[in-house]
Amino acid sequence: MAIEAATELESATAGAEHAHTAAWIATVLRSRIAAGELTPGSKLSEQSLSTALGVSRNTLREAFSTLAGESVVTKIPNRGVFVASPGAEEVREIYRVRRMIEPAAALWGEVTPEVLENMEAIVQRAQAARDVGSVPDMADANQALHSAVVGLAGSESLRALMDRVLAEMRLVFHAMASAPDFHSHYVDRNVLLVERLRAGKREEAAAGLRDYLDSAEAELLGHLASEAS
Amino acid sequence: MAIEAATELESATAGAEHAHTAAWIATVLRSRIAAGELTPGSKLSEQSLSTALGVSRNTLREAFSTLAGESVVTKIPNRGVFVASPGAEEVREIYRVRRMIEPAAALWGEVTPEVLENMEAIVQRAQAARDVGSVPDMADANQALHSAVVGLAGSESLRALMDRVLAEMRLVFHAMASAPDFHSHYVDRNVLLVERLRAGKREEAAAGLRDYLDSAEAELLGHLASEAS
DNA sequence: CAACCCAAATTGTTGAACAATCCTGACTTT
DNA sequence: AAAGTCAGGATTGTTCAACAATTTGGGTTG
Repeated sequence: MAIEAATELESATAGAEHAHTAAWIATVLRSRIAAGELTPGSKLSEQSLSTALGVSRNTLREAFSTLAGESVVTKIPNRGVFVASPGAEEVREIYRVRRMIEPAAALWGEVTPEVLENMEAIVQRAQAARDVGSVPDMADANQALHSAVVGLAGSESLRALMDRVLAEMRLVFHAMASAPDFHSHYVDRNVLLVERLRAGKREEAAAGLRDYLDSAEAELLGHLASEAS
Repeated sequence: MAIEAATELESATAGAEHAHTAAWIATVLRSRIAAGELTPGSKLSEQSLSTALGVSRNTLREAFSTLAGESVVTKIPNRGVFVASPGAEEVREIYRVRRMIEPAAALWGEVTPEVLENMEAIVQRAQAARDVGSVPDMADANQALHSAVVGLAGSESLRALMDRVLAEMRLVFHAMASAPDFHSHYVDRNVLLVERLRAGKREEAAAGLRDYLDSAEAELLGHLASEAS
């Protein structure tokens, strides 16, 4: 049975290149965690996973090393690796980062017409998602917008950091038993943000962003606190 | 002969804990690269290194995975891993990052008296190093100050990013044939920066920092351009 | 019911093996 | 002599099997 599952999983991911197994496995696990198939806190056994993915334990371990570096996964010596399970402190850290780099990018980044177009398309997508009531689409659009904001900085490293942070945010939501309507009230603020950027009101945009992030953090922490685990 | 070298190197690093070999090896390589013992661009052969460090090739590979994630090392498929060798583009990226997070931390970070004390001690160290003419000490103090600036943000992730960036800066200097007097003219600017922070003039501090970083980047790029490799 | 201890499972690490890929240097060809 | 090519040797990529060290889960005992 383990074997059948193995070939099944393997063929499910086939079609893409043999792009050097360890890296490949890392991307597979990354997306599977992001999709919520592997829930926060769950253990990733070397034996099960290596047979399930059809790779050797050594190769899997290599993938674990890179994922641990991205803190997608937490490695506890002699205990194993677990899907990262961010709590209140991690949420605070997430917002410490966002409260620095997002306003900084809004203030000092390079705002080009193309990026503005893109942002406007994104907020429209968010509005459409809200109208339809699709929470996942709204969350996606929201994250896409903030990713685009950081993109103003033009820095690959900051982009990567922001992506990591947003991935951790997704884990926070995955870890929550009841997903509240966290995104809908922020859609309008995002519209306002883009308008300010378009108008060249950088400082207002940055200040609004900081305010936005404070609210979002407070709300998220409130939800976390009310979920006694 | 390979064996003797192995035991020699191993005993050189002994005394510290056997703290899970792969991670341990990663730190050894990290510091050896930071110290300039392993020069940028040089190849890290799996066979040589594994025997030299007294670990198996598999374990070494695990360490490589984490170091590649930190971009301390560059992995080229089927070719091997090399000590990262940052060029002009990487320098630009470094300053893109610094130009965002340092002024942001200066503007919005939490400036406590203790941190100010620490910063003042650091600039004094820099001044002393300049008087004595010790370039390494000056470089260290300089980096320590800017690390402390980012520390104002109170974010572990940003700290980590800044540390990575500063490590990459060291690699840039290690890669340069002739090390110019890059630091001495910036000592005074750092003094001014700390004074502004002490005086609570956040915006001036941030603006000054951005200016500082522009100058430093330009100078560094100039040096790089004049070194035809 | 707490403390202990043993056996089973899991991680940590190694060594050897083999396929796939690359590099080198000699050999051809023009 | 310059350029192309082609074996073969070296290196990386990956797997497998094994063993030590550690954790885990019971079961026994006081």
